[in-house]
Amino acid sequence: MARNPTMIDVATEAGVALKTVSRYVNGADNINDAMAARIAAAITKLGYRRNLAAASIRPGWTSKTVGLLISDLANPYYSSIARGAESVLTEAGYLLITASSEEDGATHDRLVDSLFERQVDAIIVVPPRSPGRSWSSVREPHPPVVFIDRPAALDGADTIVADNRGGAREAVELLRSTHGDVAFLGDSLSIYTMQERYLGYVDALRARGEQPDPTLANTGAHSEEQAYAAAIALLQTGRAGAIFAANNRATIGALRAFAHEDVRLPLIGFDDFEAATLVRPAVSVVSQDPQAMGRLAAEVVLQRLAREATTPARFEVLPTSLVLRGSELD
Amino acid sequence: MARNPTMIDVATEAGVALKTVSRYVNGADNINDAMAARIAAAITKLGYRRNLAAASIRPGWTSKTVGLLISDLANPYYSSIARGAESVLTEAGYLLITASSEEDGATHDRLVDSLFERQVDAIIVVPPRSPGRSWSSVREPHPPVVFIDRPAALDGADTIVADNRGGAREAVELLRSTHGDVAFLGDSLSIYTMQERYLGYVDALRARGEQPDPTLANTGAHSEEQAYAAAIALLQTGRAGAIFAANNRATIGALRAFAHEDVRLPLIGFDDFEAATLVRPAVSVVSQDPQAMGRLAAEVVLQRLAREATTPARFEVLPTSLVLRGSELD
DNA sequence: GTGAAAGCGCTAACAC
DNA sequence: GTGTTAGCGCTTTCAC
Repeated sequence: MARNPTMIDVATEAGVALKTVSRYVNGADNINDAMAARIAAAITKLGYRRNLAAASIRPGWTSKTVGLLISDLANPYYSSIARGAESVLTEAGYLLITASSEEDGATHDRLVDSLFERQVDAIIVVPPRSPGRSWSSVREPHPPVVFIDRPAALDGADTIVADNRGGAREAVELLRSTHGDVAFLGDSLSIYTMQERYLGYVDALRARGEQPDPTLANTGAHSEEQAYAAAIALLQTGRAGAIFAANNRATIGALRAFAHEDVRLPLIGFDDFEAATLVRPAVSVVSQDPQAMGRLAAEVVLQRLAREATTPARFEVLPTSLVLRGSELD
Repeated sequence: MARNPTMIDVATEAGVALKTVSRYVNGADNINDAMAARIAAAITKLGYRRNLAAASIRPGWTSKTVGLLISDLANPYYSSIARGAESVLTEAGYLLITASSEEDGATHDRLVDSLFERQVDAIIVVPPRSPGRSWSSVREPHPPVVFIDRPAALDGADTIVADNRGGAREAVELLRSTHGDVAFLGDSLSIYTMQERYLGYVDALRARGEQPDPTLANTGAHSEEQAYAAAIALLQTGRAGAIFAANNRATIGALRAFAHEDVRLPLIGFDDFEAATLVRPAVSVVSQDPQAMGRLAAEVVLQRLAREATTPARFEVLPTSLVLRGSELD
């Protein structure tokens, strides 16, 4: 296997000095036209490809690469975030290294180190559910970190989250104002987004001067199966007049329970999903825009990279939207 | 912003030679225990992080990075491929750079160059629908390339595809043997996978000694809307006894048409989707396993990287499975 | 406008 | 077992 041609080879071939080739490749304008043409020809002839890794070890130069650490790339929510970030970054000449932490702190920490070793210019991070080492223990200086989807336990960090609380509140307000008591069906409150959504649920009730009824809140729906069972139980008590399903699994579990029991309650779910428009009645949801979150995170990264690093941290809460399709009615 | 500590700093701090630190960092075993401890202490104290970019410019060393070029990371099919590849690669100490070509040849070519410049050790590629430069025009040597989802116009290349043809044939055979004429609803046959699925459809009919009826094949369903319209038209002619929907969009279009016309035909779709088990009757599909494809592609990459490069190319066709849920019946 | 020489952070000979 | 030296491919002073 022949060696890759280097700048020296190009310079020799073109009969110019190494530095002139470097200038040419970097788009400098002060180059003699004839030389430029000779260099261009040599590059094509040799099939020269620049070694960006070698360039990036020089002080002031960077890898033009950004890391993205999410829970699971196969999850459409996170892959949409990735896509959003990717589109903004490639536009700016950066490439995206993606990695999945599977919500595990140790895996997460290992991947962070791996990313840093590869000299990424910045990383965008979904803090894992089971936390690893604290961020403050990571030696400065390190590339800028932008948190997404959930805030990290770190002051003054750039953070992009969705308005989980506001979205939930809006949905529950609507359900409560037109129906009886609203049940909360979701996962553990130790999960940040779930807790926010629960707080929104409480907000909506409090705003009407009501207290949440603990027996109407089920936070044990860790799987679709558990959500289904919880929904069945809920239907059988007959105590709820409507259901707020705090994530996709809960929504689908509730739908299955409706089908099984052959009854249904007014329902709004959190997070949109493909099947929502296919079932009858179509499912109303609180919808967030993960791709926009990814794009914004990438923009914050670029801004950090451009500015001299000490602009104040941005904490952005992206609005959600209530998409009404019919399931919120009787 | 202070400079990052280098190996020299660690060596100075630990009072040993640079090379000893290098050995330690690379896990060499011939190091005095006391020195190892001093080095370890210095590393922690300084918060030293190794610069892999600098290491990788040495001959024989690599970036431990693989590129993945797909159509669109936000598409669950491709993000599953990415996840599969990622899981195998991180296991082996590699990181994955993902990029979306959006099916555009020029974008694709630009990203390939970008990846090569960053010295990726290999790339996994979904050839874009609108082709760019030919692969044979890319100067050798270059990192190994593994094609996935569709074959490239390049002889002797490692390739991983699903058994589109066989899966389609199996589905159509089942439909045809229990119902009347089977209609084909899909996208343009200029798309590789679509063509394969159509060939499978034809295979199934030919095997029974029948000729495909051109008026029963619709290959203009480029969008869900078009699939819907085509399905409506199909239902109104009353000529089809069953429908084979050759991708998700076609399947969903058909389902909407059923709902709108309040009739339904036996149906099998190609590719599984979230909503398939939620509608009634649940939708039967030919299912492929994109994550397994991604994993296999990554394994082929690792094998190429390990072997001396001249093992014969692998052309792997992954089986599909027919998942029967009820929609294939009357 | 162009070139020679130095050095980025690291690893591989090759001594000691 | 450990240190010294050279050099990977590139960019950057600083002369010319």
